[in-house]
Amino acid sequence: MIRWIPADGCLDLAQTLDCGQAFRWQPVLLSEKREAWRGVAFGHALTVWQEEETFCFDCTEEEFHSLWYSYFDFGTDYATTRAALSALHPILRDAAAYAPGIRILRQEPWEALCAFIVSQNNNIPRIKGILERLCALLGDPLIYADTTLYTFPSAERLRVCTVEDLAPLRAGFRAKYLIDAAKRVSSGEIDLSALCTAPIDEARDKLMTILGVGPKVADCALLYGLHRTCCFPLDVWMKRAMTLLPGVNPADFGDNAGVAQQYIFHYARMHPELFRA
DNA sequence: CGCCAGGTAGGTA
DNA sequence: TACCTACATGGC
Repeated sequence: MIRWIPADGCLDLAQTLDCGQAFRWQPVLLSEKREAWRGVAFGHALTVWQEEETFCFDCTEEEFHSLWYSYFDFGTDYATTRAALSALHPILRDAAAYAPGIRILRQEPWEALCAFIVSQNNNIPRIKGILERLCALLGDPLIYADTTLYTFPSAERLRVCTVEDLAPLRAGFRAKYLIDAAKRVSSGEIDLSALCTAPIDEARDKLMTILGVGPKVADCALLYGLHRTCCFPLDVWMKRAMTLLPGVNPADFGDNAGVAQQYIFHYARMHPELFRA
């Protein structure tokens, strides 16, 4: 177990792990008063919780530095990011103040792509359920603590499935989208790692050749899975938010577009009346 | 029950 | 280009 205090002092586990950017973290009760979050990424399970100002990661030091440090984006200074966004507009300042502990997770490209394919025209509780069933059905089991967790299934594993095979997911019309994505990625036709460095518009266009991937899903995959924070936030909440932010140009977000998106999305969920079209 | 969900595909004018 | 609607399922 390793203890860690983010250099920028910025981390709220609930805000970061349950703000609609990742769907596979779940709260667990370690003891009477100790609440933690448990999840799987890159084939590794983790339980993480907070004690005073310190965060406790239930993993080896090597695993923390080779995996979780990057996953939680500890190399980025979110205090500076939050200040820059707050200066743009009072509403953005309020949104940032509302969820100051959000960090943008550096998720697996393939998992993020699938997660946001599943997210389309869907609600967060059901998105979580579908992804959980997908992992239980096709992922590899990880015996961990007192439970069994599952890794996210590879594209190679998913590509051999039929829509009927995926019926237990109850993913509806999205099942065929997942299979198409799996075929395109596993065949090498779409090289996700190459899209990390390709020109952003080229990367987005490439992703949008996948059935069921439009501009929104593509941008979410770019942001959360490929860490392309320079992409324009197309999120529906952001579109509505821009009408509330006179004088703010989306370009003003710069590399902080992803953080702004999460601030506003989180804020909007709590204040929906402000964001009605 | 009805409305809606972090949209997109496929069709039409 | 700009709309329109079906889509599967279930949370609320």
